[in-house]
Amino acid sequence: MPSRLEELCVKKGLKMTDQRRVISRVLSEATDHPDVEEVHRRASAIDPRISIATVYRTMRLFEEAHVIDRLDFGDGRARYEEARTDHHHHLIDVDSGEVIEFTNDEMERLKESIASELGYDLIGHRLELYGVPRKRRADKSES
Amino acid sequence: MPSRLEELCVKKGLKMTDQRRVISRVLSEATDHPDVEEVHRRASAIDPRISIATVYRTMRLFEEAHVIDRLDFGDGRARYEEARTDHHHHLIDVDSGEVIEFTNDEMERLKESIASELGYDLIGHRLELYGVPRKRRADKSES
DNA sequence: TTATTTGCAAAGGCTTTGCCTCGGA
DNA sequence: TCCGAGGCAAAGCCTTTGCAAATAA
Repeated sequence: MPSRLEELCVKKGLKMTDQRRVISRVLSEATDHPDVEEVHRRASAIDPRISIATVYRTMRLFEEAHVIDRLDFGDGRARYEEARTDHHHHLIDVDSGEVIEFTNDEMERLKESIASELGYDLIGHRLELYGVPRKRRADKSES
Repeated sequence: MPSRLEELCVKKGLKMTDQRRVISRVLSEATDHPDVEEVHRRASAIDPRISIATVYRTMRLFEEAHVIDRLDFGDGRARYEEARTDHHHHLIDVDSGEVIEFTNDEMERLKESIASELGYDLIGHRLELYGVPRKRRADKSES
């Protein structure tokens, strides 16, 4: 059965090849934020007839069709996730690399308000928080 | 006379060479957020005996000494500014490329609060807004 | 069929690095 | 003097692209 992303692509009029179907599926099934190499790895496991160049081309295609979002966690390579309607952000656990998603209405309101005060209409934004798990007890003893 | 950045570097115990002095000066005098190539261009104008490799090495050195901050506006290359004590963010005018700096106490509070709710201590964050100048009048006629 | 897409390998953009010479303290 | 810094060019990493063969509609 077609993945959610594949159906979206078809709806957008994208020509669907075997490769694009596999990549759609990989992205639909992902619960993390894979980079291109990781998408290629997962796609290859399903169908080895897929080159990294095609993955790059497909990610760009999907991004331009707004069916996926490109993320940048500051490590020099692009990460991806299925496009979503909610405005959400990411908190990166710098110890484990884990990415926690969150939404925050006040944040949405605030950034609109900031842009507005500066005389701008907002067309995009990026917010990432980098943190470490909070210690249970207040121990300032640890360096 | 030494630039503000040069004095800071000395205070941090960095060995100051002619190249580093020139780069310090360029960064201290900058009111924008130059990338490495631009820093190299400006430095070369002062003293041509400066290679791009040295600029890269120096930017990294300065960054690690926390006398400059590295910025990422999502265009695939690093931008820099003198380190500052205030937490400020950037609004990028996507029409002109102009970068507007802003500070916002509510934002500072909010991100701490979000991290805290998720069980994290914040050690860093990034926020950039991308916008276009707001039209004076509400005209929805323009595409 | 026929315009697209893919694979492969080469190239591109930004950044780092090896190596040897130069230079600051 | 002596260890670190700089210059140059090569290499590295992620990404894009030219071209010929394969393929979707």
